[in-house]
Amino acid sequence: MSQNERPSLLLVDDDATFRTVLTRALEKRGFAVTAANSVEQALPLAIANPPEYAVLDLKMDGASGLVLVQKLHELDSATRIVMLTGYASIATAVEAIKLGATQYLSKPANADEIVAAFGHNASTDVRFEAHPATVERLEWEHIQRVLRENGDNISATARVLNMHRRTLQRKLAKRPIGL
Amino acid sequence: MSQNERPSLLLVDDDATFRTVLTRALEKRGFAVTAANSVEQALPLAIANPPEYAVLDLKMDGASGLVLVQKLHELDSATRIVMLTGYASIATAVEAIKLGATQYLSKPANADEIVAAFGHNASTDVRFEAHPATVERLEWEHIQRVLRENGDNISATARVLNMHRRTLQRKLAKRPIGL
DNA sequence: GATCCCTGCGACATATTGCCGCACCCATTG
DNA sequence: CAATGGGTGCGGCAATATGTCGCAGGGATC
Repeated sequence: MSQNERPSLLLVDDDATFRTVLTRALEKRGFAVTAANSVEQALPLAIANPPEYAVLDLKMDGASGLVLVQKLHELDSATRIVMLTGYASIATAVEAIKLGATQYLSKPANADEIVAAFGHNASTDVRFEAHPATVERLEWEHIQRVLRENGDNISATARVLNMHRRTLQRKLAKRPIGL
Repeated sequence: MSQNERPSLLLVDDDATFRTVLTRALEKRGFAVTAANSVEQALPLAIANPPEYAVLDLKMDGASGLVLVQKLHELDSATRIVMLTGYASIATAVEAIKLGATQYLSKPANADEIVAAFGHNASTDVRFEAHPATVERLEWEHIQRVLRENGDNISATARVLNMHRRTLQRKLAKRPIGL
């Protein structure tokens, strides 16, 4: 990092504990961190001063982190954006990347991983998992995809999936533990 | 659809059965399908005649589908590419999108889903009423696929799917042949 | 014949669904 | 404004499904 100019970084997450811990960790690594707890709170900050880096939670109270990805990318397409979420799914990952995110990590992620993700460029060096997706994982991905197709409407998704709404609620409430 | 010009579509997958079934299904939906069983085989075809659409398997013998995504995108950035895989992971999904893929689906995916993933471009009436498969159905298809991959070995399949053998047995017993 | 890995199935504790109901929100509308 | 309709979150059961263990074979392989 350069000595005078610490790169600006916008951190948006509604979990206060996570926010303070990560803020500290990122500052230690040389970033000038600005934190916000919602998209609504972050937006004016971003507009007033478009950051060079951003770390966004996907699922927050209020607007989804996805809309902020788009805004940030519009404001400055050079901004490196890392999406972070405990409810990771392929569907939202694809959306986030299409909207301009640089990387997408699932949530038990530490500061080093996040910083590494900023520098990560597309490369074909990906290795595969030896195992096919588990049924659980497949189910989760499918649910997420249909959910997004239905504008995050739980009732409609349950209907179209021919699944009880209560059951869907419960499944969504549970965190995906595997990837 | 226009009468003369059927949009060209390149299908690359190393599973012969899957390939023929999907080829037929896509042709029925108005695409001029060219099939290949590997990246190596597909590359010259793509170079000679860059397709408008492409459906690629990620995990194949030889080179990964990812390198083909890149090539196709270089050849014609307007090509709509759908990545398909039974080994879905967020990391590869992110890579695929960054390399230029349009969508990324996990493998029990039918032709309607694939076509829908290409996006609505034809100004002709687009009806995407085709509701997504239920979770049950997805699960069944996935299990069948993995079962075949493991030579119909129930124990091995259960292991790789991280599912109890007894549970797999019961699931299989419940659906003799039905859909 | 001993060993290893598979299969089918009974039994039973535990976990997950299906299906109520209820209390809210919010947007639309008569 | 009150009413209507749809969405969300959640408690509480009864009905099912799953995890777990055990046991009796069936083939291979050595």
